[in-house]
Amino acid sequence: MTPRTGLDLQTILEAAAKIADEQGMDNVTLAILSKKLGIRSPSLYNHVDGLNGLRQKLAEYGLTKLYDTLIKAVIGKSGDDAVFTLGEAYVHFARRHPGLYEATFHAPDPADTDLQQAGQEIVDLVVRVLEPFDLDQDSAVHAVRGLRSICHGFASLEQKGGFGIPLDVDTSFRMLLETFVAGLHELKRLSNKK
Amino acid sequence: MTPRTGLDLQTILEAAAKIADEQGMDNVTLAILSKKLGIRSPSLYNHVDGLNGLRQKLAEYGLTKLYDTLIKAVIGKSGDDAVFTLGEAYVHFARRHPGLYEATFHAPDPADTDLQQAGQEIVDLVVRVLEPFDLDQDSAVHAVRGLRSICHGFASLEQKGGFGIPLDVDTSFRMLLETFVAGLHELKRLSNKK
DNA sequence: ATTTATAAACTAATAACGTTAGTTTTATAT
DNA sequence: ATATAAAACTAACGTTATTAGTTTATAAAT
Repeated sequence: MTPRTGLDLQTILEAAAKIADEQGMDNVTLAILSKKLGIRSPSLYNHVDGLNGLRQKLAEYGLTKLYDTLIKAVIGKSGDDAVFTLGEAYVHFARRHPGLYEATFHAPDPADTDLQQAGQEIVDLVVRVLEPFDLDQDSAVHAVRGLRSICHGFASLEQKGGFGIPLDVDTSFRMLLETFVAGLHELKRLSNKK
Repeated sequence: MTPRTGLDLQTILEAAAKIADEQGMDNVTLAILSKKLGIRSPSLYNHVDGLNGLRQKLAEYGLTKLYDTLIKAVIGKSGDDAVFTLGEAYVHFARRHPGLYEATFHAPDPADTDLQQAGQEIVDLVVRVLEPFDLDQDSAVHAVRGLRSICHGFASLEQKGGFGIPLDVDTSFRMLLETFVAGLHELKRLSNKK
C-alpha cells in the first residue's frame, strides 16, 4: 500500500534555486515557493522541515551543483592551468547562480553531516588540483584555504557590487590567481633553497 | 521650541550591533531591538526608516568602524609589513564583530552614496598601503581588489565554519598574505625584466 | 473491480513580525 | 507659564512561519 505521488524534493529545490537566483535569497520563503509550485505553504512540510529545513537542503544542493561544475571544468587540466580554470569556473558559477551560491552559506546548521560532506568533496577536489605544487601536508591545507578564500572573496564582493570602478573584473581575478600561483612557486623555491 | 530628547541614532546602532554580534544578523529585528532599548517597535520609525533603513545605517556604521580599526593598525607601518598588519587587523575585526561585519554586506541599497563613500575610504586606505609596490594604475586597482578578496574571503569562510580541519587558521591566513605579497614582488620582477 | 493503507495536500488557527495611522506625552525655548 | 515639535505610544492590518487536524488521491493487495 503506497501513497499518492506528489511533489518530489528535486522539483522543490529547483524551484527554490530559481527564486533565489532571480529574486535573491531573501525571497526564498515558504509562501513564495508554495505559490510558485501551486500548492499551499503547509504542504511543503511534507517534504521539508520548515523554512530552516529548506535552507539546509538548498545549501547542500548548491554545493553539489558547484562541485559538478568545478570537476567538469578541471578535467584534463593540471598545474597552473588547472588552478586558473578552477578559479574561473568557481566565479562563473557564482555569477550564473548568485542566489544558489549565496544559499550555500545560509545553512541553519553548518555542522550537518550531509552538508559537511558536500563541502568536503570540493575541498578534496582543490587538494588534488594543488598536488602538482609539491606542498607538504600542512602547507597543502593552508593553500587550499587560501585558494578557497580567494575564490569566495572575489565572487562575494563582486556579487555585492563591491567593485565600483569600471576596470575589467575578469582581469582582476585572473591577476589575483596569477599572483597566488606565482607566490606558491616562489615560496616553494625559497623553502627548497634551505 | 525644541522637541523632547529621546534616543539618538548612535545608541540605536550600538544596540543593533551588539545584537548582531551576539545573536547574529537574523536577529536584528525591530521587535528585538526595540525591546532591548525599552521602547515599542513603532517608535523606532522616528529614528530610522524601518528595518531596511536600520540595515542600511548599520552597514555604514560597520564600515566606518572597520575603517577606524584598519587605519589605526597600519599607522607607522609600510611595505610588506603594512600588508600583513592590514590583513590581520581585517580578519581580527571580523572575528570580534561577526554580526556587524556581516551587516556590512547586508545593505538594502548598496549604491547609496553614504555607504559607497564609507567603502571608498577603505579602498583608498588599501591603495596607500600598496603604493610601495610600485604598481601601475590599473595593476594597483587589481591588487586592491585582490587583497580585499583575500581578506573578505578568509574572514567570511572562517565565520561560516568553513575550515573544518584542526590546523591553525592564523597560520593559514599569514601564509596566504605571504603568498600574495611574494606573488606581487614576482610579477613586478617579471614585468621589469622586459 | 473493490478495498485499503499511506502520505500528500488541504483548511483553520495562532503567534510573531513589519508597517501605517492617529493620539498622547514631554522636554525645551520663548 | 505656555506653545511647539518631536518622541513615544496604542490600535490595527497584512504577511509570515508553523501546528493541528481533516480530506483526498493513488498505488498496491485482495
